[in-house]
Amino acid sequence: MSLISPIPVRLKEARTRKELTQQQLGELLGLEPNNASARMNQYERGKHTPDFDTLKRLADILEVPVAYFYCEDKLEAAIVEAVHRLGPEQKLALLAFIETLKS
Amino acid sequence: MSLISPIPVRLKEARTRKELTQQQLGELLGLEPNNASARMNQYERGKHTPDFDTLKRLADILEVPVAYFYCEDKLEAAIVEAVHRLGPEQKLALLAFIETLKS
DNA sequence: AAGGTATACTAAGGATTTCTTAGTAAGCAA
DNA sequence: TTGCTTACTAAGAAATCCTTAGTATACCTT
Repeated sequence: MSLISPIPVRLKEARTRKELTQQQLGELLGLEPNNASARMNQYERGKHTPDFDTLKRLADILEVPVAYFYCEDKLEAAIVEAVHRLGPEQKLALLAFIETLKS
Repeated sequence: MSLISPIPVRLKEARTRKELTQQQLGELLGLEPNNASARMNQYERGKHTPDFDTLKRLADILEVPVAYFYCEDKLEAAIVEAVHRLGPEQKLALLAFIETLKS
């Protein structure tokens, strides 16, 4: 991996917002208390990448969509997070609004 | 991995829209012509998961953001894609609009 | 200062996953 | 049928992650 993923930055952002330690988040994930801290730290430092299953459970605990972890810019991350809390009709309204912005 | 990721569905969606074969997309990625088809098929069938570097290059070729591959619902995928084409001021305007939708 | 605790972080090898190789299968056109 | 295209797959080699066993730093408390 020559390019680094946005996961480390987004993960730290969402974890600290919830005021959780790496150890605590790892245990909420269901990791062994023995290695919860080590694994979470490896993810947050970009040493290793969590698989989709792990990412999905992290997203649920941190109340963000999985796509949030892959947003490369902060503004886009904020939008993806906000969109995720909308219902289907609101999402349709949003798509219509974006069309008006394009011109 | 017990839960399957949205990557296979999103990848096929974006590839067919560009009217590319798995072989062609693999070669555009810079894979060896020998195994371009095999690897792209493994990604698209969910047999294996591409790393971030690969996902980023795929995103650039297919003109979608990396986050698009992780959108679990079609409407969210469409929004993420549309948002990616906006400039910074437009993104700010969009965030403001989402605030008005919440009530 | 010394000892204890909390949090973040890391090396290294065993465990697991991906990538490469070498193909098969299905559809279609000549 | 034959040839060509596209999609797809098994299996071993190669790369990555997970577990273990710690270290480092900061901050209390005595």
